Amino acid sequence: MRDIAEKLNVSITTVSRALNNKMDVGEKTRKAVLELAKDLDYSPNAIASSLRKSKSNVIGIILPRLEHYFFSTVLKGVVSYAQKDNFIVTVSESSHNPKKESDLIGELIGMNVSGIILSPCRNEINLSYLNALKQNKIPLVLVDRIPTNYHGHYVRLNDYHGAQLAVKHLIQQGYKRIAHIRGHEYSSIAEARYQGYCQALKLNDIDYDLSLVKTCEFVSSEEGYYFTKELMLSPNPPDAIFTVSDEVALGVYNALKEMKLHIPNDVGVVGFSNSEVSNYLCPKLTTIDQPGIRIGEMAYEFLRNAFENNETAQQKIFEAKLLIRESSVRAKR
Amino acid sequence: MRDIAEKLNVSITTVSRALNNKMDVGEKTRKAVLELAKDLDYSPNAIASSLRKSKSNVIGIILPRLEHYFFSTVLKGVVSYAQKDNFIVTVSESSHNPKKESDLIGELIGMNVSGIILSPCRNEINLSYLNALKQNKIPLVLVDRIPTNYHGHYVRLNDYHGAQLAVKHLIQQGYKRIAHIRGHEYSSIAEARYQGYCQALKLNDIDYDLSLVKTCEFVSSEEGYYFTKELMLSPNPPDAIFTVSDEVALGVYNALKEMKLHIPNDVGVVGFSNSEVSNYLCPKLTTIDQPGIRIGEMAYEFLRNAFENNETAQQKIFEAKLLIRESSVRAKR
DNA sequence: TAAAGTTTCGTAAACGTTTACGGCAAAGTA
DNA sequence: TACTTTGCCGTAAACGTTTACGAAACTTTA
Repeated sequence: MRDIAEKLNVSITTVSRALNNKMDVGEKTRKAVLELAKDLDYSPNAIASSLRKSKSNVIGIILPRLEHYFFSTVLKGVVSYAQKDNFIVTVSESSHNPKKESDLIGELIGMNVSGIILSPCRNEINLSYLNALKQNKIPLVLVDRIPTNYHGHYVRLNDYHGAQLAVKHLIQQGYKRIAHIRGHEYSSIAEARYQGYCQALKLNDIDYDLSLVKTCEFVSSEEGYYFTKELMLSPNPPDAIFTVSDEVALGVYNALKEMKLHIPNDVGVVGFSNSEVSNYLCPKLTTIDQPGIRIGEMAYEFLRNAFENNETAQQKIFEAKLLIRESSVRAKR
Repeated sequence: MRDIAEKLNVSITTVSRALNNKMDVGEKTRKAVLELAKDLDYSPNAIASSLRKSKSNVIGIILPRLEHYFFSTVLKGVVSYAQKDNFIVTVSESSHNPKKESDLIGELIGMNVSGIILSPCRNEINLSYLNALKQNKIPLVLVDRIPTNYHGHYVRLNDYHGAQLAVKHLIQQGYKRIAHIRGHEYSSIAEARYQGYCQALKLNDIDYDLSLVKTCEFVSSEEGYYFTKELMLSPNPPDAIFTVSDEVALGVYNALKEMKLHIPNDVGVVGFSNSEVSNYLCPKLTTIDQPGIRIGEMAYEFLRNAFENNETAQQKIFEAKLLIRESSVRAKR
C-alpha cells in the first residue's frame, strides 16, 4: 500500500479507501489505485486488517474426529459455503477430549475468529468459554451434539425421532426382541437415540428389557462385535439389533456372519448415519440418513446471520429419514 | 497485557518478556506476571503477534475434495501433528479447479501463513504462485499428486509400483485379459497408475490392448458402472478389471452383479486406495493401501523442517502395499 | 458575492504485540 | 578507586491496515 501511495502521490489513507470501495475517493484516483495494485500484484495483508478491525474473516470449526465420514461431510458443507464469502475456516480436532476442546476455543479467540462452529464432545456445555465467547462477541453454533440445557444457535438431526422410526420399522417387520447397542450416557445424541428406542417400544406395548441394551465406550466396530456375541449367546437372544451408528453395525455384521446367523432372516439390523459403507454392505444396511453437508451449510448460514445482525437463537432440527434397505426386511414366510 | 503492566507497575515490554520466557527479566517479576496473567485469564492475541513478527502459527491445506475418505485422513494426519505444536490449520477445497486453487493460495499468503500443504488438481504447477510463495518465504509441500517437473518438497505414494503390484497379482491369479479404468490424463496419479499397468503387462509378455483401457472424466462410481458394461458387452471382454480408485470399483461391482457375473470367478477386480468401504464389500475388494494419515503427518513434518531451517527439498515416496482380499482370488479349478 | 453544502483527500492515532537500543543500578575486576 | 561486566528494565518504533476528524477545494444556493 505504501508503494502505491508513493508512486501516485497520494496518502495511504486514500489507497485504503480506493481498495475498499469506500465513498470518499475520486473516480480517477480510484481507477489509478486499482490499476497500480494489479500491476504490483498487491495482496492485502489480512492479518493487519483484522488486527485493526479486531475482526477477521476466519471462522473456526472444532470436530471430535476428522476422519469420520459424517464429520467430513459437515466440514465440506461449512467450507464450501464459507468459501463463497471469502471466509477462511480453520479446523481442529478435539478427539473427544473436553480439556482439548476448551484449549482450542481459547486459541480461536486469540485469533479473532468471527465465529465458531463446534460439535461438543460432552453433553454439558463448558460455561467458562461460553462467557469468554460472549465477552469477545464471537458467535457460536453447535452442531450435531447439543447439550440439553443449551439455548443458543444449533443445528442437529432429530435423533430421537430417527431412532423411533428405526425401531418402529423393525417391529413392523415382525421382529419381537429388539436389542440396542448404544453410545455413552454423556453423548447427547446417544441419549436421544436411546430414548427414541424406548419410546418406540412403549408405543408398541413391548416391555423394555434391560439385558437387551448394551453401552459402548468408544462406539467402535469392535464393541459392536463384542456385544453382539454377548447378546446372541445369552439365554434369550434378540432377533434384531438397532445400533447407535453404522460403525457399530459393522461389528454386528462380522459377529453374526461368524455365528452363521443370517441377516435379515435370523437377525434384523438397523444402523444410524447412512455412512458411505452402509449402502455397499452385504446385505445393504438399513439406516438413518444424516445429511452432513446440509447440516454444515446451515451451520455456516447461522453463523453468518449471527455476526451480521441477528441476536435471536437460530435452531434447526433436520427430520430423520429412514432408508430401508436389505438388512431389515425379512423374506415372507 | 496493558492491564497486567499497570497493575504490576512495570512496562508492557517486561510483561511481554515474562510471558514469552525471554531472558531479560527478573525471577520475581516473571512469577508475578505469569500469576496475574492466569488470574485475568489473559489469552494472547495471536493476530497482533503474527503481525509484528510477520509470521503466524497458521498453516494452510488445500485439497481437491474434502469428503473423500483419503483426503480426510490426510487432513487428520496434518491436523493432529499440527495441534501438538499449537499450530492452527486452515482448510480449503479447490474442487479440482485450478483457478480456485491459485485464488486460495493468494488468500493464504495474505494471511501470513507459515506454510502450505497442497494437493494440486492438475499435473502442472502454476509458476505464478510458486514465485509469490518464494517471495514471501512460505514453504510449500505437495501431497499425493505431484507434477512431473516439480522438485520441491513432496510426499506421495508410489502409484506406479502400486499399480504394477495390482496387475501382477491379477496375472498370477491366472487372469488373461486385464482391463484398466483410469483417470484423466492431467492427473499425475492416474497417469502413474496407468504406466504401472502397462509396465506389468509388458513384464509378463501380455500385449497391450487399447480397447481394454477406458478413461474416466470424474472418476466416479457411475463411470465405473458404464465402462464395465461397455467392456463386458464388447466382442472380446476382459476377465479382470483394475480401477484407478475404489470408488470406480463400486460401479464395477454394481455392473457385474447386474450382469450376473461372479466376482472373482468370472471377473477379477482390484481397486486402489483402501477406502473404508473396500473391506466391507461383497466380496471384499482387493486394493492398494494408501496410508493417508501417515502421509498427512509426514507432510506436516516436512513443513515444520522447512520453516525451521531446511532448504533442501524433502521428498518421501511411500511404498505401495497390496491388500489381497476376495475380489481377485479365484477358486481353484 | 458570500454563505452553505459537497466532494475529495490528508493527519494522526489506533489495533496488541515484539524488539533494537540504551540506561541504570549492582556486582565483579584490576 | 576506576573500570568493565552483568542483570533487569523502560522508551519508542515497528508490523500493515482502518478510521475519526478535519481541511481544503469545488459546487451550489440565495
